[in-house]
Amino acid sequence: MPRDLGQHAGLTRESVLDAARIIASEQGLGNLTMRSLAKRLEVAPNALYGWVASKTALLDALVDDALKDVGVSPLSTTDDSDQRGRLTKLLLDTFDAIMERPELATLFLDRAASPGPNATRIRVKVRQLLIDNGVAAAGTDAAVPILLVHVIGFAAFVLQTHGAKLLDEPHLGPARNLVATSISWLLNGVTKTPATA
Amino acid sequence: MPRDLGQHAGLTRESVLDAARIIASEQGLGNLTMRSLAKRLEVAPNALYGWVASKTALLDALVDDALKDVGVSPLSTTDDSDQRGRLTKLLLDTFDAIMERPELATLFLDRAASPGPNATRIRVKVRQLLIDNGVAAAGTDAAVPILLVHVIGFAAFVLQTHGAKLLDEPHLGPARNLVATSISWLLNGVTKTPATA
DNA sequence: CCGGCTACTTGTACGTTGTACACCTCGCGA
DNA sequence: TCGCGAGGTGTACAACGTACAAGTAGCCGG
Repeated sequence: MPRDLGQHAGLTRESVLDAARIIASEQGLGNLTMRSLAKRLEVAPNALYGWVASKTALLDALVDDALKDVGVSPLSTTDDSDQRGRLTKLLLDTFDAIMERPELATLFLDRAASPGPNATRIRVKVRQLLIDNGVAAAGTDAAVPILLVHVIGFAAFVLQTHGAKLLDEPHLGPARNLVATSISWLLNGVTKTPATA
Repeated sequence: MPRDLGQHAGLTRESVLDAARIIASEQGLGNLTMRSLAKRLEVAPNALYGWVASKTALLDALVDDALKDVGVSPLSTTDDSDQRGRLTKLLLDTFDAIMERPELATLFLDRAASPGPNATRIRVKVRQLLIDNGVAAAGTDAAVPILLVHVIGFAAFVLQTHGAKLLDEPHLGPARNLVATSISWLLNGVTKTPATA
Protein backbone atom coordinates (compact mmCIF):
# COMPACT_ATOMS: atom_id res chain seq x y z
CA MET A 1 0.00 0.00 0.00
CA PRO A 2 1.73 3.17 -1.10
CA ARG A 3 1.08 6.21 1.02
CA ASP A 4 -0.86 8.92 -0.74
CA LEU A 5 1.76 11.61 -0.46
CA GLY A 6 4.16 12.65 2.14
CA GLN A 7 7.79 12.26 2.56
CA HIS A 8 10.34 12.79 -0.10
CA ALA A 9 8.80 13.03 -3.47
CA GLY A 10 5.56 11.16 -2.97
CA LEU A 11 5.57 8.95 -6.00
CA THR A 12 2.76 6.63 -6.91
CA ARG A 13 2.43 3.95 -9.49
CA GLU A 14 -0.16 6.15 -11.12
CA SER A 15 1.99 9.26 -11.07
CA VAL A 16 4.79 7.32 -12.67
CA LEU A 17 2.55 5.95 -15.39
CA ASP A 18 0.99 9.33 -15.95
CA ALA A 19 4.35 10.99 -16.39
CA ALA A 20 5.38 8.23 -18.75
CA ARG A 21 2.25 8.78 -20.82
CA ILE A 22 2.91 12.50 -21.01
CA ILE A 23 6.49 12.08 -22.11
CA ALA A 24 5.54 9.49 -24.71
CA SER A 25 2.80 11.66 -26.13
CA GLU A 26 4.75 14.92 -26.05
CA GLN A 27 8.20 13.79 -27.06
CA GLY A 28 7.62 10.41 -28.60
CA LEU A 29 8.28 6.92 -27.38
CA GLY A 30 11.94 7.16 -28.19
CA ASN A 31 12.43 9.89 -25.63
CA LEU A 32 10.70 7.96 -22.92
CA THR A 33 13.63 6.76 -20.91
CA MET A 34 13.96 5.85 -17.29
CA ARG A 35 16.12 8.89 -16.83
CA SER A 36 13.85 11.33 -18.61
CA LEU A 37 10.98 9.93 -16.63
CA ALA A 38 12.85 10.32 -13.38
CA LYS A 39 13.86 13.84 -14.30
CA ARG A 40 10.28 14.88 -14.96
CA LEU A 41 9.28 13.50 -11.57
CA GLU A 42 12.29 15.21 -9.99
CA VAL A 43 13.56 11.94 -8.70
CA ALA A 44 16.59 9.70 -9.07
CA PRO A 45 16.24 7.10 -11.83
CA ASN A 46 16.31 4.22 -9.39
CA ALA A 47 13.38 5.51 -7.43
CA LEU A 48 11.16 4.35 -10.27
CA TYR A 49 12.01 0.73 -9.70
CA GLY A 50 9.98 0.73 -6.54
CA TRP A 51 6.86 1.33 -8.58
CA VAL A 52 7.66 -0.41 -11.81
CA ALA A 53 9.55 -3.65 -12.09
CA SER A 54 11.37 -2.74 -15.28
CA LYS A 55 11.01 -0.57 -18.30
CA THR A 56 9.37 -3.43 -20.13
CA ALA A 57 6.82 -3.74 -17.37
CA LEU A 58 6.20 -0.03 -17.60
CA LEU A 59 5.51 -0.27 -21.31
CA ASP A 60 3.28 -3.26 -20.71
CA ALA A 61 1.26 -1.26 -18.24
CA LEU A 62 1.11 1.65 -20.64
CA VAL A 63 -0.40 -0.34 -23.46
CA ASP A 64 -2.82 -2.21 -21.28
CA ASP A 65 -4.00 0.94 -19.56
CA ALA A 66 -4.76 2.44 -22.93
CA LEU A 67 -7.45 -0.21 -23.27
CA LYS A 68 -8.95 0.65 -19.91
CA ASP A 69 -12.27 1.94 -21.18
CA VAL A 70 -12.82 -0.51 -24.00
CA GLY A 71 -15.61 -3.00 -23.47
CA VAL A 72 -16.52 -2.00 -19.95
CA SER A 73 -20.07 -0.95 -20.64
CA PRO A 74 -22.63 -3.67 -19.93
CA LEU A 75 -23.05 -6.24 -22.60
CA SER A 76 -26.74 -6.27 -23.33
CA THR A 77 -28.80 -3.20 -22.59
CA THR A 78 -32.10 -3.15 -24.41
CA ASP A 79 -32.43 -5.09 -27.60
CA ASP A 80 -31.07 -8.55 -27.91
CA SER A 81 -30.94 -8.31 -31.65
CA ASP A 82 -28.00 -6.79 -33.48
CA GLN A 83 -25.41 -8.88 -31.72
CA ARG A 84 -23.26 -8.27 -34.70
CA GLY A 85 -23.51 -4.54 -34.22
CA ARG A 86 -22.31 -4.97 -30.67
CA LEU A 87 -19.33 -6.97 -31.75
CA THR A 88 -18.47 -4.46 -34.42
CA LYS A 89 -18.70 -1.66 -31.91
CA LEU A 90 -16.36 -3.41 -29.51
CA LEU A 91 -13.80 -3.87 -32.24
CA LEU A 92 -14.13 -0.30 -33.37
CA ASP A 93 -13.75 0.91 -29.82
CA THR A 94 -10.52 -1.03 -29.63
CA PHE A 95 -9.42 0.60 -32.83
CA ASP A 96 -10.25 4.03 -31.48
CA ALA A 97 -8.39 3.38 -28.25
CA ILE A 98 -5.24 2.63 -30.19
CA MET A 99 -5.70 5.62 -32.43
CA GLU A 100 -5.92 7.81 -29.39
CA ARG A 101 -2.37 6.94 -28.45
CA PRO A 102 -0.52 6.92 -31.73
CA GLU A 103 2.86 6.94 -30.06
CA LEU A 104 2.15 3.53 -28.56
CA ALA A 105 1.18 1.92 -31.84
CA THR A 106 4.38 -0.04 -32.23
CA LEU A 107 3.96 -1.32 -28.70
CA PHE A 108 0.49 -2.60 -29.38
CA LEU A 109 1.84 -4.58 -32.29
CA ASP A 110 4.18 -6.93 -30.56
CA ARG A 111 1.99 -7.11 -27.51
CA ALA A 112 -1.11 -8.18 -29.38
CA ALA A 113 -1.07 -11.43 -27.46
CA SER A 114 -0.06 -9.92 -24.14
CA PRO A 115 -1.90 -11.13 -21.07
CA GLY A 116 -2.71 -7.72 -19.59
CA PRO A 117 -6.00 -7.56 -17.71
CA ASN A 118 -7.68 -5.14 -20.08
CA ALA A 119 -6.51 -6.96 -23.17
CA THR A 120 -7.73 -10.18 -21.66
CA ARG A 121 -11.12 -8.70 -20.87
CA ILE A 122 -11.49 -7.57 -24.44
CA ARG A 123 -10.53 -10.98 -25.75
CA VAL A 124 -13.04 -12.67 -23.50
CA LYS A 125 -15.76 -10.29 -24.55
CA VAL A 126 -15.03 -10.71 -28.21
CA ARG A 127 -15.24 -14.42 -27.75
CA GLN A 128 -18.56 -14.17 -25.98
CA LEU A 129 -19.97 -11.92 -28.67
CA LEU A 130 -18.83 -14.34 -31.32
CA ILE A 131 -20.73 -17.09 -29.59
CA ASP A 132 -23.74 -14.82 -29.38
CA ASN A 133 -23.39 -14.41 -33.11
CA GLY A 134 -23.73 -18.11 -33.61
CA VAL A 135 -20.09 -19.08 -33.95
CA ALA A 136 -19.28 -22.45 -32.45
CA ALA A 137 -17.28 -22.14 -29.27
CA ALA A 138 -14.42 -24.12 -30.76
CA GLY A 139 -14.20 -21.78 -33.70
CA THR A 140 -13.67 -18.74 -31.52
CA ASP A 141 -10.16 -19.83 -30.65
CA ALA A 142 -9.20 -18.96 -34.16
CA ALA A 143 -11.57 -16.10 -34.80
CA VAL A 144 -10.69 -13.99 -31.79
CA PRO A 145 -7.05 -13.50 -32.67
CA ILE A 146 -7.90 -13.03 -36.32
CA LEU A 147 -10.22 -10.17 -35.52
CA LEU A 148 -8.05 -8.50 -32.94
CA VAL A 149 -4.83 -8.80 -34.86
CA HIS A 150 -6.60 -7.34 -37.82
CA VAL A 151 -7.80 -4.33 -35.85
CA ILE A 152 -4.46 -3.69 -34.18
CA GLY A 153 -2.50 -4.21 -37.35
CA PHE A 154 -4.75 -1.91 -39.24
CA ALA A 155 -4.51 0.84 -36.66
CA ALA A 156 -0.74 0.55 -36.63
CA PHE A 157 -0.64 0.70 -40.38
CA VAL A 158 -2.80 3.80 -40.58
CA LEU A 159 -0.66 5.56 -38.00
CA GLN A 160 2.50 4.54 -39.73
CA THR A 161 1.51 5.76 -43.15
CA HIS A 162 -0.28 8.90 -42.10
CA GLY A 163 2.63 9.86 -39.91
CA ALA A 164 0.51 9.95 -36.79
CA LYS A 165 -0.31 13.57 -37.40
CA LEU A 166 -3.86 13.62 -38.72
CA LEU A 167 -5.37 11.71 -35.90
CA ASP A 168 -8.09 14.16 -34.95
CA GLU A 169 -11.65 13.29 -35.72
CA PRO A 170 -12.07 15.13 -39.01
CA HIS A 171 -9.37 13.10 -40.74
CA LEU A 172 -9.93 9.92 -38.84
CA GLY A 173 -13.20 9.26 -40.60
CA PRO A 174 -11.96 7.55 -43.74
CA ALA A 175 -9.68 5.24 -41.83
CA ARG A 176 -12.46 4.32 -39.47
CA ASN A 177 -14.73 3.52 -42.37
CA LEU A 178 -12.08 1.25 -43.79
CA VAL A 179 -11.68 -0.73 -40.60
CA ALA A 180 -15.39 -0.99 -40.25
CA THR A 181 -15.60 -2.31 -43.78
CA SER A 182 -12.84 -4.84 -43.39
CA ILE A 183 -14.22 -5.96 -40.05
CA SER A 184 -17.54 -6.58 -41.67
CA TRP A 185 -15.81 -8.65 -44.34
CA LEU A 186 -14.18 -10.77 -41.71
CA LEU A 187 -17.37 -11.15 -39.75
CA ASN A 188 -19.14 -12.31 -42.85
CA GLY A 189 -16.66 -15.12 -43.09
CA VAL A 190 -16.48 -15.92 -39.41
CA THR A 191 -20.18 -16.26 -38.92
CA LYS A 192 -20.58 -18.36 -42.02
CA THR A 193 -17.72 -20.83 -41.91
CA PRO A 194 -17.53 -23.77 -39.52
CA ALA A 195 -13.98 -22.57 -38.78
CA THR A 196 -11.54 -25.32 -39.42
CA ALA A 197 -8.84 -25.33 -36.80
CA MET B 1 32.11 -0.59 -55.33
CA PRO B 2 33.35 -3.02 -52.71
CA ARG B 3 36.06 -5.38 -53.77
CA ASP B 4 35.17 -9.02 -53.68
CA LEU B 5 37.69 -10.18 -51.14
CA GLY B 6 41.21 -9.49 -50.34
CA GLN B 7 42.89 -7.40 -47.77
CA HIS B 8 42.22 -7.35 -44.10
CA ALA B 9 39.11 -9.24 -43.29
CA GLY B 10 37.36 -9.19 -46.59
CA LEU B 11 33.95 -8.05 -45.58
CA THR B 12 31.07 -7.71 -47.94
CA ARG B 13 27.64 -6.31 -47.55
CA GLU B 14 26.39 -9.82 -48.06
CA SER B 15 28.73 -11.37 -45.55
CA VAL B 16 27.62 -8.82 -42.99
CA LEU B 17 23.96 -9.48 -43.65
CA ASP B 18 24.52 -13.22 -43.62
CA ALA B 19 26.26 -13.08 -40.27
CA ALA B 20 23.47 -10.92 -38.94
CA ARG B 21 20.92 -13.45 -40.10
CA ILE B 22 22.78 -16.26 -38.45
CA ILE B 23 23.09 -14.47 -35.14
CA ALA B 24 19.45 -13.48 -35.17
CA SER B 25 18.31 -16.99 -35.92
CA GLU B 26 20.67 -18.72 -33.53
CA GLN B 27 20.67 -16.38 -30.58
CA GLY B 28 17.63 -14.27 -31.13
CA LEU B 29 17.17 -10.74 -32.27
CA GLY B 30 18.04 -9.36 -28.87
CA ASN B 31 21.55 -10.71 -29.15
CA LEU B 32 22.12 -9.23 -32.55
CA THR B 33 24.25 -6.27 -31.71
CA MET B 34 26.82 -4.38 -33.70
CA ARG B 35 29.44 -5.73 -31.37
CA SER B 36 28.32 -9.35 -31.49
CA LEU B 37 28.12 -9.06 -35.24
CA ALA B 38 31.60 -7.63 -35.43
CA LYS B 39 32.92 -10.31 -33.13
CA ARG B 40 31.52 -13.07 -35.29
CA LEU B 41 33.14 -11.53 -38.33
CA GLU B 42 36.37 -11.09 -36.37
CA VAL B 43 36.35 -7.43 -37.01
CA ALA B 44 36.18 -4.20 -35.06
CA PRO B 45 32.63 -2.92 -34.53
CA ASN B 46 33.24 0.18 -36.62
CA ALA B 47 34.22 -1.80 -39.66
CA LEU B 48 30.57 -2.65 -40.15
CA TYR B 49 29.64 0.94 -40.81
CA GLY B 50 31.36 0.81 -44.14
CA TRP B 51 28.83 -1.75 -45.31
CA VAL B 52 25.75 -0.77 -43.40
CA ALA B 53 24.71 2.78 -42.67
CA SER B 54 23.33 2.05 -39.22
CA LYS B 55 21.83 -0.72 -37.22
CA THR B 56 18.39 0.38 -38.29
CA ALA B 57 19.44 0.14 -41.92
CA LEU B 58 20.78 -3.32 -41.25
CA LEU B 59 17.48 -4.45 -39.80
CA ASP B 60 15.66 -2.87 -42.71
CA ALA B 61 17.79 -4.86 -45.09
CA LEU B 62 17.22 -8.00 -43.08
CA VAL B 63 13.46 -7.84 -43.27
CA ASP B 64 13.37 -6.87 -46.90
CA ASP B 65 15.78 -9.62 -47.89
CA ALA B 66 13.55 -12.15 -46.20
CA LEU B 67 10.98 -11.34 -48.87
CA LYS B 68 13.46 -11.86 -51.65
CA ASP B 69 11.81 -14.87 -53.20
CA VAL B 70 8.19 -13.87 -52.78
CA GLY B 71 6.33 -13.02 -55.94
CA VAL B 72 9.24 -13.32 -58.33
CA SER B 73 7.82 -16.09 -60.44
CA PRO B 74 6.09 -14.86 -63.58
CA LEU B 75 2.58 -13.63 -63.15
CA SER B 76 0.55 -15.58 -65.66
CA THR B 77 1.83 -18.89 -66.91
CA THR B 78 -0.83 -21.00 -68.49
CA ASP B 79 -4.40 -20.46 -67.49
CA ASP B 80 -5.80 -16.97 -67.16
CA SER B 81 -8.58 -18.17 -64.95
CA ASP B 82 -8.18 -18.50 -61.22
CA GLN B 83 -6.77 -15.05 -60.71
CA ARG B 84 -8.01 -15.34 -57.21
CA GLY B 85 -5.92 -18.43 -56.64
CA ARG B 86 -2.87 -16.54 -57.79
CA LEU B 87 -3.53 -13.72 -55.37
CA THR B 88 -4.10 -16.14 -52.54
CA LYS B 89 -0.87 -17.89 -53.34
CA LEU B 90 1.08 -14.65 -53.31
CA LEU B 91 -0.31 -13.78 -49.91
CA LEU B 92 0.38 -17.23 -48.57
CA ASP B 93 3.92 -17.07 -49.90
CA THR B 94 4.38 -13.85 -48.00
CA PHE B 95 3.06 -15.55 -44.91
CA ASP B 96 5.45 -18.44 -45.37
CA ALA B 97 8.39 -16.12 -45.87
CA ILE B 98 7.71 -14.50 -42.54
CA MET B 99 7.21 -17.83 -40.81
CA GLU B 100 10.58 -18.92 -42.07
CA ARG B 101 12.26 -16.21 -40.05
CA PRO B 102 10.38 -16.19 -36.77
CA GLU B 103 13.00 -14.10 -35.04
CA LEU B 104 12.28 -11.21 -37.37
CA ALA B 105 8.54 -11.23 -36.77
CA THR B 106 8.50 -8.13 -34.61
CA LEU B 107 10.54 -6.33 -37.23
CA PHE B 108 8.06 -7.14 -39.93
CA LEU B 109 5.33 -5.65 -37.84
CA ASP B 110 6.46 -2.08 -37.58
CA ARG B 111 7.95 -2.17 -41.05
CA ALA B 112 4.75 -3.27 -42.74
CA ALA B 113 4.72 -0.01 -44.65
CA SER B 114 8.45 0.12 -45.28
CA PRO B 115 9.61 1.05 -48.76
CA GLY B 116 12.09 -1.77 -49.25
CA PRO B 117 12.39 -2.99 -52.83
CA ASN B 118 11.05 -6.47 -52.18
CA ALA B 119 8.17 -5.22 -50.05
CA THR B 120 7.35 -2.72 -52.73
CA ARG B 121 7.38 -5.37 -55.41
CA ILE B 122 4.95 -7.47 -53.42
CA ARG B 123 2.65 -4.53 -52.89
CA VAL B 124 2.66 -3.72 -56.57
CA LYS B 125 1.94 -7.30 -57.46
CA VAL B 126 -0.88 -7.59 -54.98
CA ARG B 127 -2.38 -4.46 -56.42
CA GLN B 128 -2.13 -5.80 -59.94
CA LEU B 129 -3.72 -9.07 -58.95
CA LEU B 130 -6.53 -7.23 -57.24
CA ILE B 131 -7.23 -5.37 -60.45
CA ASP B 132 -7.13 -8.66 -62.31
CA ASN B 133 -9.74 -9.85 -59.86
CA GLY B 134 -12.02 -7.06 -60.85
CA VAL B 135 -11.37 -4.60 -58.09
CA ALA B 136 -11.49 -0.99 -59.18
CA ALA B 137 -8.04 0.58 -59.26
CA ALA B 138 -9.08 3.20 -56.75
CA GLY B 139 -10.19 0.54 -54.33
CA THR B 140 -6.82 -1.12 -54.28
CA ASP B 141 -5.29 1.72 -52.29
CA ALA B 142 -7.29 0.48 -49.37
CA ALA B 143 -7.34 -3.23 -50.09
CA VAL B 144 -3.60 -3.74 -50.49
CA PRO B 145 -2.66 -2.63 -46.98
CA ILE B 146 -5.64 -4.43 -45.53
CA LEU B 147 -4.52 -7.71 -47.00
CA LEU B 148 -0.85 -7.36 -46.27
CA VAL B 149 -1.27 -6.07 -42.77
CA HIS B 150 -3.58 -8.95 -42.14
CA VAL B 151 -1.06 -11.49 -43.31
CA ILE B 152 1.85 -9.95 -41.45
CA GLY B 153 -0.14 -9.43 -38.31
CA PHE B 154 -1.39 -12.95 -38.40
CA ALA B 155 2.05 -14.42 -38.87
CA ALA B 156 3.38 -12.36 -36.01
CA PHE B 157 0.54 -13.46 -33.83
CA VAL B 158 1.04 -17.12 -34.54
CA LEU B 159 4.73 -16.86 -33.81
CA GLN B 160 4.08 -14.96 -30.65
CA THR B 161 1.61 -17.39 -29.20
CA HIS B 162 3.26 -20.57 -30.31
CA GLY B 163 6.57 -19.39 -29.00
CA ALA B 164 8.25 -19.65 -32.36
CA LYS B 165 9.20 -23.23 -31.67
CA LEU B 166 6.85 -25.33 -33.73
CA LEU B 167 7.60 -23.70 -37.03
CA ASP B 168 8.45 -26.79 -38.98
CA GLU B 169 6.04 -28.02 -41.56
CA PRO B 170 4.17 -30.61 -39.53
CA HIS B 171 2.87 -28.10 -37.05
CA LEU B 172 2.63 -25.19 -39.43
CA GLY B 173 -0.32 -26.69 -41.22
CA PRO B 174 -3.15 -25.54 -39.00
CA ALA B 175 -1.87 -22.00 -38.89
CA ARG B 176 -1.55 -21.94 -42.63
CA ASN B 177 -5.09 -23.14 -43.02
CA LEU B 178 -6.28 -20.37 -40.78
CA VAL B 179 -4.57 -17.66 -42.76
CA ALA B 180 -5.84 -19.13 -45.96
CA THR B 181 -9.33 -19.09 -44.52
CA SER B 182 -9.19 -15.53 -43.28
CA ILE B 183 -7.62 -14.36 -46.50
CA SER B 184 -10.47 -15.90 -48.37
CA TRP B 185 -12.91 -14.06 -46.13
CA LEU B 186 -11.23 -10.78 -46.87
CA LEU B 187 -11.09 -11.49 -50.58
CA ASN B 188 -14.78 -12.21 -50.57
CA GLY B 189 -15.37 -8.74 -49.26
CA VAL B 190 -12.77 -6.99 -51.36
CA THR B 191 -13.98 -8.33 -54.65
CA LYS B 192 -17.57 -7.64 -53.83
CA THR B 193 -17.59 -4.19 -52.28
CA PRO B 194 -17.03 -0.99 -54.26
CA ALA B 195 -14.49 -0.12 -51.55
CA THR B 196 -15.38 3.20 -50.06
CA ALA B 197 -12.26 5.20 -49.39
C1' DC C 1 60.37 -0.53 -59.86
C1' DC C 2 58.52 2.88 -57.18
C1' DG C 3 55.38 6.32 -54.90
C1' DG C 4 51.17 7.78 -53.80
C1' DC C 5 46.06 7.27 -53.74
C1' DT C 6 42.18 5.06 -52.13
C1' DA C 7 39.55 1.67 -49.80
C1' DC C 8 39.24 -0.67 -45.84
C1' DT C 9 40.06 -1.55 -41.00
C1' DT C 10 41.52 -0.39 -36.31
C1' DG C 11 42.00 2.03 -31.71
C1' DT C 12 39.99 4.79 -28.84
C1' DA C 13 36.50 7.13 -27.04
C1' DC C 14 31.98 9.50 -25.94
C1' DG C 15 27.40 9.73 -24.60
C1' DT C 16 23.33 7.13 -23.40
C1' DT C 17 20.80 3.37 -21.89
C1' DG C 18 18.72 -0.05 -18.20
C1' DT C 19 19.48 -1.38 -13.72
C1' DA C 20 21.91 -3.38 -9.33
C1' DC C 21 23.98 -2.41 -4.58
C1' DA C 22 24.61 -0.12 -0.52
C1' DC C 23 23.43 3.48 2.19
C1' DC C 24 20.57 7.22 4.15
C1' DT C 25 16.44 9.33 6.19
C1' DC C 26 12.31 10.24 7.28
C1' DG C 27 7.52 9.29 9.75
C1' DC C 28 4.88 6.05 12.26
C1' DG C 29 3.58 2.56 15.85
C1' DA C 30 4.92 0.56 20.17
C1' DT D 1 11.73 7.50 22.94
C1' DC D 2 13.15 4.24 19.90
C1' DG D 3 13.58 1.33 16.37
C1' DC D 4 11.78 -0.26 11.85
C1' DG D 5 10.63 -0.23 7.39
C1' DA D 6 9.11 2.24 3.34
C1' DG D 7 10.81 5.32 0.07
C1' DG D 8 14.41 7.66 -1.44
C1' DT D 9 19.62 8.87 -3.10
C1' DG D 10 24.50 8.16 -4.80
C1' DT D 11 27.32 5.64 -7.21
C1' DA D 12 28.47 2.44 -10.32
C1' DC D 13 28.61 -1.11 -14.05
C1' DA D 14 28.11 -3.31 -18.29
C1' DA D 15 26.37 -2.83 -22.75
C1' DC D 16 24.83 -0.30 -26.46
C1' DG D 17 25.26 2.62 -31.07
C1' DT D 18 28.48 5.22 -33.31
C1' DA D 19 31.88 9.21 -34.35
C1' DC D 20 36.91 10.63 -35.16
C1' DA D 21 41.42 10.07 -36.40
C1' DA D 22 45.02 7.19 -37.54
C1' DG D 23 46.96 3.25 -39.79
C1' DT D 24 47.71 -0.25 -43.37
C1' DA D 25 47.30 -2.96 -47.36
C1' DG D 26 46.81 -3.30 -52.15
C1' DC D 27 46.43 -1.28 -56.91
C1' DC D 28 47.73 1.98 -60.60
C1' DG D 29 50.19 5.60 -63.12
C1' DG D 30 54.74 6.80 -63.93
